[in-house]
Amino acid sequence: MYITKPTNVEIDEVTELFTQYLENNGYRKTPERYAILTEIYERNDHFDVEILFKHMKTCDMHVSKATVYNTLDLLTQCNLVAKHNFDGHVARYEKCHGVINHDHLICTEYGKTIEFSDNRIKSVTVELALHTDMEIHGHELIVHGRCKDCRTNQAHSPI
Amino acid sequence: MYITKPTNVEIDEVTELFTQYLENNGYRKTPERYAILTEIYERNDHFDVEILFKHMKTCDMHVSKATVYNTLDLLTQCNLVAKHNFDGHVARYEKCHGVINHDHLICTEYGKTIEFSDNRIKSVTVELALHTDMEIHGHELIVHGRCKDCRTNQAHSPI
DNA sequence: ATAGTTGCAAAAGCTTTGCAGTATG
DNA sequence: CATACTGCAAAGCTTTTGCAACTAT
Repeated sequence: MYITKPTNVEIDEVTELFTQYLENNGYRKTPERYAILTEIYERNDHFDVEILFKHMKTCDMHVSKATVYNTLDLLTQCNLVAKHNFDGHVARYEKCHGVINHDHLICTEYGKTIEFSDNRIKSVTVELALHTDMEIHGHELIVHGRCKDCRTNQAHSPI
Repeated sequence: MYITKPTNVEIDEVTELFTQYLENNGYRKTPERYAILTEIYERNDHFDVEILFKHMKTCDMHVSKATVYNTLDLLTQCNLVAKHNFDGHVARYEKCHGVINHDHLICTEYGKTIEFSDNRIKSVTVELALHTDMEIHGHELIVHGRCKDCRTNQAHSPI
């Protein structure tokens, strides 16, 4: 079991991958799509649509919310972005190219998120495939907790 | 790792527990609340509000959707019902009194759900508490897959 | 030129809220 | 008899959809 950190990836690398995905599937290479990709890869958090949409407003490139949803779908499909449902309320997203498989420990109170990786989770899913008629595609482990800062009422911000 | 099954619990037992919870917290013992509790404990599936609401319509006791939500909250608070976010779309619920801690393997295509239990998951969360400043409250592991019936296009129904 | 995309607004779907009427303690 | 609860409808929120205008190819 070890704690993992967001990795910095070259924008050029993911841009190239996105371009290939768009070309291979007959999608258009619009400036809006690249602007969103760039913004996402400059972030290190688990953002939702609203956060991303507001940040895009401050960029030189104006992007509508419909386009944000559309582009997030494309990026999710080509594995450049991962979508999560931490609380069943809003969907959260994170960049995921070149990122090690990880799960999330979330402070219920303030949303602080810690990423971790543990081989035992994968082992469980492999074993599950043996015991059932299911073909396993993936998993999502969400651990809920309360961070020290919340317990002591200190000022802090989510990661 | 082993597959778990829903257990049959005596209605009288959970009714008594619910009564105690209501009394201890100054809530009223309304027939609607007991009708919902009974309906839930007669089921063995992972239902959503809509399913439960429709079933209540067929009972002699009419219950509004607001009351369904209200009662599910109460039942969740006193640990007679567990709430899940399998797909980030609708909340799913299941009875959980006397039920062993378990996680879910879900067929993405049709919703078929298999319950399983594995001590390794708990071990991971315990270890997490040691490596971080978090106090762990619980976890939810959702494994996604595709069942054999889906792969062979056979008629089948979710559990 | 022609179709995929964007932006805006409206619609959809789940959940919560407000309020008048009702029933519990 | 006081007030918590129910039912209904309206409102809130996130996400999806429809359509005219636009633009990548």
